[in-house]
Amino acid sequence: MLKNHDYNYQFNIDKFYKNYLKGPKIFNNRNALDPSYIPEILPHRDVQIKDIAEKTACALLGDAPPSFLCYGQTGTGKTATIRYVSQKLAQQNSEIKPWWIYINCNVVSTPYRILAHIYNTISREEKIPPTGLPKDIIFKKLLGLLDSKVKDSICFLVLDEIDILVDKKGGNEILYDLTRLNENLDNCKSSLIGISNKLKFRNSLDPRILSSLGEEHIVFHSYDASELRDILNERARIAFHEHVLKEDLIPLCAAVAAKEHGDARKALQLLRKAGELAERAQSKIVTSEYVEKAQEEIERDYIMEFIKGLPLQAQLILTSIYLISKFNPDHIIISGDIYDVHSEIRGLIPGIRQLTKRRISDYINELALAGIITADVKSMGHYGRTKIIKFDIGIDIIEKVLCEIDKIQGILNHKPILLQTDKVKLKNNIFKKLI
DNA sequence: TATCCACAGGAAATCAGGGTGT
DNA sequence: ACACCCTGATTTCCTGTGGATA
Repeated sequence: MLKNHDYNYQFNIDKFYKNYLKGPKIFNNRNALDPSYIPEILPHRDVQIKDIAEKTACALLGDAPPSFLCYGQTGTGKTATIRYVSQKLAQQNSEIKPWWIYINCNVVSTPYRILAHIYNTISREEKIPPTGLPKDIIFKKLLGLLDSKVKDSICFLVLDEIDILVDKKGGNEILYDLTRLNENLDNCKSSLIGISNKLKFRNSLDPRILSSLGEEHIVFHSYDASELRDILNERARIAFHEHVLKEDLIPLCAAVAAKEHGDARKALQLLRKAGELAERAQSKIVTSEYVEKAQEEIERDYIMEFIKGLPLQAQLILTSIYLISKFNPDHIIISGDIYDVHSEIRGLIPGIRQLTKRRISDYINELALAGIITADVKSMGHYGRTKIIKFDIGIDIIEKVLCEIDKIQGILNHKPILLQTDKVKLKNNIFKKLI
């Protein structure tokens, strides 16, 4: 490993680039493995393409297409299929060119911002500020804009990850307004397309919205291994040079992804990462060992990025769990312990507020949802009901990430004092017997 | 078998920080 | 300057609960 202060050896960057250019070429066009890439052929999605094409075709004649929903787990090609159809629709020889507005409700996450996003996408000149105005004003402005700018045409509103929006407050209201847009429009028509990966989310949907949106829906089933193979073959043809992939490689990637509920995005990511690792190693071909390495690296990258992106308070919660398992490896960690240790270490960092137990409980759930820890609710009888917390991944990875966070580095060797009392130790011994 | 612990987790309120038009 | 808007993070208030213990 290179160290910053080792001046006897310096990385020769010129030589590196020269070798890189001379070395074996793996990729022909690596963009083809991108999740956003829309291929000419979408294998195993004929039924859905036909369905969507039929629903949306009347837009070419100026009629309002029905609103509908698309269901399917992540990586089943929902977004890609919609984009594919929209592209084809735009290529048709028709007077009417529909507008397509994509909104990822995970990114554009509040009612206000959704309205503003739609407005700003259509309007070139006047933009709506990111905050400050009342919602109903924006809504009226949007209606005016649609009538003038999208005149005599159709506006498709695609709401990706719509389930996230519905769970938020005000989410149902904005959806209701959007489904009823047509009633308030004079010169143009609109159609709402919702994309969700949870079937259940219909339960939390306002029945009025369901009636205008949910009656029509298209299901995207998960891909099986052989279908994933077809997808990968199709993309690999474009992405890689000839003969760089070992013949068992694509079946391997497909099999791995098939286990993860047939997620095509994962399969593509895996293939790409394997290719990149082979490229970095200056290998002429991509072999299965690169797939294995890629799998590990993807997993680790994901966790590290996730933790780095967490708010500082959540990182401190994680640090609390880390410190307990580091200094008291056989201690059974419960919510109360985390609260105590958090209170202790947050005092070591200036400007960090004390949190309530309620808030900490939510942070613990978030970490559990991300797969970093497990937090199982268990009743300890007379000792109350609480969560039992354990790390779900190697503590070395946690340590590595926490070391990279400026404000936390300094406290990683702080031994929690609160857990040293006999009272706590005694109680914990009883817990051990109860589990 | 009633009790009671130490929380879980839902709903609503509050606060601070970004903004608006008048 | 003022009244008001939207958002995200957090607090406040609250009701619910599994099962060891008395």
